[in-house]
Amino acid sequence: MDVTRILESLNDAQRQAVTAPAVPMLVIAGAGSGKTRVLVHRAAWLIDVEGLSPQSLLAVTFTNKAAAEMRGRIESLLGMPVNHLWIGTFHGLAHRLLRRHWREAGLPQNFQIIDSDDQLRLIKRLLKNLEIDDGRWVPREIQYFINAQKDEGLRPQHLDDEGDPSRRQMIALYKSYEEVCERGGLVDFAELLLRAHELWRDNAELLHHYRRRFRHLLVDEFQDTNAIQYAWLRLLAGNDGVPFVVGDDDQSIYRWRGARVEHIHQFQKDFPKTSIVKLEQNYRSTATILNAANAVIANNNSRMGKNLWTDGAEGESIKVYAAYNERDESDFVIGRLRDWIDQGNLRADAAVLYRSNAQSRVLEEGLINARIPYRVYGGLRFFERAEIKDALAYLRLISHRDDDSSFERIVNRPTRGIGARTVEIMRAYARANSCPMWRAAGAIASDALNGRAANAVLAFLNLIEKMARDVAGLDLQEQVDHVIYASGLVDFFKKEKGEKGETRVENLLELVSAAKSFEPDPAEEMSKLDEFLSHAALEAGEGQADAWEDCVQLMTMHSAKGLEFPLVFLTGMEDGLFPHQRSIADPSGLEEERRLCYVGITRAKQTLYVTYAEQRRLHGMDNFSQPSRFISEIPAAHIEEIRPRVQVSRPMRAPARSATSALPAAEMGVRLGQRVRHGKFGDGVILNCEGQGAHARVEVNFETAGTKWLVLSYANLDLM
DNA sequence: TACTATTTAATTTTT
DNA sequence: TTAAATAGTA
Repeated sequence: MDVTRILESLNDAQRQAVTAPAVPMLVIAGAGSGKTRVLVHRAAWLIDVEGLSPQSLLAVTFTNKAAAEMRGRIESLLGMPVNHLWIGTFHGLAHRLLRRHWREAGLPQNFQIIDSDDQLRLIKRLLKNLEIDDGRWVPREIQYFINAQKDEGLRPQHLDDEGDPSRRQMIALYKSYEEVCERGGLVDFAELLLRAHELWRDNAELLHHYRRRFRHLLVDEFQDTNAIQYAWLRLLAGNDGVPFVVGDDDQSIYRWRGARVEHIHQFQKDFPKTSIVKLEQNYRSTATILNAANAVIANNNSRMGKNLWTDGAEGESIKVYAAYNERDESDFVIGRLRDWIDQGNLRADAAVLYRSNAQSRVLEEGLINARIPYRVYGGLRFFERAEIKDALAYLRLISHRDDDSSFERIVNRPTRGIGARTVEIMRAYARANSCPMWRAAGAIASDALNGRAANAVLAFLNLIEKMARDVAGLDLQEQVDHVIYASGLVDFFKKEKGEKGETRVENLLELVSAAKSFEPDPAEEMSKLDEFLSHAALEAGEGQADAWEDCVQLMTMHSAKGLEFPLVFLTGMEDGLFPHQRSIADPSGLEEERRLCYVGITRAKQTLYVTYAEQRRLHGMDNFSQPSRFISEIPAAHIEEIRPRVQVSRPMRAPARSATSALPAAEMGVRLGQRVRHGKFGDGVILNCEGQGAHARVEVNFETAGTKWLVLSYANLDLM
């Protein structure tokens, strides 16, 4: 029993949480306050000091990465492997339960998991089948609706159309979608959680078993739980369970996908004996950065309340750069990156963050020009690539003939003469006889089709059957290897011209090696192939398989959550971009944006740059914008303006429209992008100017009144 | 069936 | 601007 080892590196608050008695615990852990550390040490404490078996712990995270990290850290702290400790994502654990109890859950033994891309395709197909106009009923919106209901734990029969015909249609589509999934043995992400919840809810014995087994529940990123996840935890905890949840209400940035911070309050109601510990000491950032973050987040109303502090140095001030436009902004960032690298720092220690992905473009161009290696986070993941999904679809069809989703994906890929018309006939048959496409194909090939189409379909059916026979008994990586060639996929992509096809073939080969290094869980009863397929759906893999290279990190502020960097740039800090236009009107939306800003600021360890552009090209149009309101929420004392906003009346490179028009407006201190106020029209931004002296006119874009041309000498504009 | 023109819309993302 | 989806053409 090595208590010191577990406790020595902890501060008082952390230690209090780690050594807490067996009561429900709510740990409010600020950014950089050692949240994961507390979870890891708590697990070690329970096992090593309280003497609990690892089997009686359940640890839940949101990402596979977090789960893997937690397991690794627990093992290294304890100095032994903890194989029987259940650590995983909500989805991973739900999946495990459903595999184990598929019968009770009402699923076929070899049910398949579909990802959101599969889900969307399935919905599109469904609309076609039902002959519903996908212009009026947008597949994405239907997908969103279905997932939102499932996230709330609601089945179609729980929903009331409220007399709204469009809602009634949505509910009907939800119902049809469920039927299709049911028939094909398909389970989407939200369904995993919903089923797992219903499994326990409706099986007293099972629930009892798991309640007895898992008395201690450790939950990471608790503020991100959605309704069904919370309900699942609540159910498992019952009255005697001891949930230990860690989260930060100020870092809740996923409301739009169902996360509810309110669960932090709900938790205290559901578990009245809860003790609360706040972790406010920060080990990551300088005092300046923390003060800035505290000041910004203080503008939010609905908070638990928390103030980060450090006993470290004050650090350098936050640099704010007002760029002329997005190019200038990018040049500035790259200049600072150059300095950073020239001073011998690691490129990977620098991160450029932005609100939306599209903003990476300009930065990337600049970085390429400057020959600075960089890496953009958040592209397609390995298992999401089209060619990989094609290959997986073959494997899935081999394992599960009823999987229509896979069937449709590959029936004519590579092209084998089964065109849209033929597929249409199959669909009609399948629908009329409510049978899977596979059966429909067989039935139709023997009568309804003409010779050529029938042959093509028969050839496809035989191909799959033959592959299934050939692959039986082979080892997993041999199966994958066989399938990528026998399916014709490799040849198909080889023919694709350019580098693209080459990469795709490489990816297919990479899939074989992924299969080779795949280690199945010995406790699972599935076939290795089925387990691999589940793994592929549940863990999409890294974005880039790139080897370790020292690269500047580019990513959205969302994907930066949980990471830290010595040098951070927050770019595009303009009202309309960040906070984003679509969140600006709604107070709760604005608060979420502000939390995102808080997340962004607290990523920085030493140096933080904040940049914005006065003019930015958006959707091909030049827009003028004002600095993000969040910048003005940072106390001036912590800010150093890098380039005081000099009076530049025109862009250097954009030539003046005419020799006579450039000057006069500037004479009056008016310049493009200048904010002005008009007695009647209110506030606006100068877009354009022309004429001289008494005739000088400016075009102003007013926030409420729209765009107007005004004669300067009459308009009586106030500069702001 | 594959390629090309036209239209349309444009946060954030993990499982 | 541009990427993706759709419609139209060879």
